[in-house]
Amino acid sequence: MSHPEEHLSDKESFELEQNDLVKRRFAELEELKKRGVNPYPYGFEVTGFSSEILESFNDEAPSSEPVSVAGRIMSLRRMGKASFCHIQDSKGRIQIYLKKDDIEAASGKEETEAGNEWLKYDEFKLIDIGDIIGVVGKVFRTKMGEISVHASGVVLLSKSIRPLPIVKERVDDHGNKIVFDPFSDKELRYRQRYVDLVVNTEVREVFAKRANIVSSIRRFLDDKGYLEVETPVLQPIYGGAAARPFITHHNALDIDFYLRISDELYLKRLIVGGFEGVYEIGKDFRNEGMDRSHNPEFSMLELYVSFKDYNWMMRLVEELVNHTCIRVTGGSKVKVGDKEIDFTSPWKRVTMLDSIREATGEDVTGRSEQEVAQIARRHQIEIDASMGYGKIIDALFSELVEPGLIQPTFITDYPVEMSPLAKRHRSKVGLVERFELICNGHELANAFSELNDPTDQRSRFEEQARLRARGDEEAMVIDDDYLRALEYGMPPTAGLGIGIDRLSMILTNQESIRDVVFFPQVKPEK
RNA sequence: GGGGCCGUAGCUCAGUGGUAGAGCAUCUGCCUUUUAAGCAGAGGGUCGUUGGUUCGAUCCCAACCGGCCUCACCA
Repeated sequence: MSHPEEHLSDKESFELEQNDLVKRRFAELEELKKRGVNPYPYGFEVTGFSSEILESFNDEAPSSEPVSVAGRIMSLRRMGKASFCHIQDSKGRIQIYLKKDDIEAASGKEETEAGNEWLKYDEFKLIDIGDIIGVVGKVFRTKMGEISVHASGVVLLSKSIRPLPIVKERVDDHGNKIVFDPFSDKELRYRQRYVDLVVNTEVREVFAKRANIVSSIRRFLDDKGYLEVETPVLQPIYGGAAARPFITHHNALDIDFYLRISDELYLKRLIVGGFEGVYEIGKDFRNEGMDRSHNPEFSMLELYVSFKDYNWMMRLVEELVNHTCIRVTGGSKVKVGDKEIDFTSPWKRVTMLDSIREATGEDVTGRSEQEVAQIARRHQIEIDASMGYGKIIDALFSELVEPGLIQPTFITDYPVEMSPLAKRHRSKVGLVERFELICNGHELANAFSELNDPTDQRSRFEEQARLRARGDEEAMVIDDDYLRALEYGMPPTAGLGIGIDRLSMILTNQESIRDVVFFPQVKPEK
């Protein structure tokens, strides 16, 4: 005979052994088995969700047709020979009323089609909050006015042996929901997201919205005829962004690989290959600090379209983001904290150097590296020897300008030094055709007219190599195969990257990336 | 990595230099339309870990492990 605890590690079984609440539940589990109840059967025929039952109930003409629902028991009130409980399914909660005489009448009957045995009332006494049950019965309204299912039969679908946090709610006279003892410990919520999702159901709504965001984007791009593709996560040379990578090792080849920091260089190889619009939605990995807007792995959309430039791409981004916002929230305006962000196009456009002048009064146009370094110091921005002109401008911008940009704003025309993959500006010397979309003080998107001149690209990479030699760990490394691809000829191309997590944060009004990622990175337990 | 705050029962939290308490949950009894169900009773904790100070530490000190906030770095 196998005992459930045998399948657990020593540590887990020790932990469980220590907890008498768990011991008690194991005892109940054994008791149920002894009485011939299978605590882990194979299925249950469900006819509807809790929310549908509540919506379709008619007091004038209550249906005599029984419904069949299944869910997790979230509250339980036993009253001698009758009990009330609330079960929670994926759409909400509904109250179940069980009367001894009624369910005993069912327990003599045949099993359900899925082989479930109907519980007797004293078997139901071995059921706990957290267990998953199936219920058949007619819908009615109780004396206290709550639409409920009057059970004619109950089956156990899964026995829970670990106690769930108990959260109670009450609606006060003003209709406000008061929550007692919320499950609020962030560490526990992230480490045991499954519990968070069971207990804090509004969390499920955030993730449902996130899924909706991704599918809306995908549909939008598919409808435009762009091809969704997949490119390597394991890369021998990383590139496409300024960041430090994770390193991993391939045993058979006995070489190190990098987890991609961006999809860019592979997607542009596909443009060289003749696809005229490709996109990828996937994970990137950057080996840097973690905070409320940075997770080591995060989701990116990258899109490349032939024969287009960054001006075209700005219009596409306006359309894409506004479309997504409307699909997910029902309108173009969204509340974020105490602010309201309006995605109605067109959005403000300002060049990077103008934005610095507007915010600081400093004109950095045409200045030397030494001069901008001096300006930066004057504004209490730390400068070190590894920083070139581009990095200093970037520091000025992200310190002094970016945090103040709440409404969606395109910052355009970046210094060539900080954009080694972007095409030189058609009319402005020393700049490239690039824009970032800033929203709520954070970068949401980054795009440019892609550099397709292989000679210029080679010299840009060489400049990056010089920065790297100066100590800039984030400078790009030379990718000879990418240069070879460009040498075959890449059409003029517009490229875009959008941070899916950050877009999700804005559209779901969450202030931490951890609240839009199911399993955010946390240090391992013990 | 720096600074601040935090870690006490399954959950949410009080608390004290003399080895701990509440509410909910759990268990026993009563209760066949309750709803933060109720009434009566009961059990449950090496107070994050390891050292130190002390006659004595959960409390004071240090280090460590985790977490949150913040700064730095970045997306």
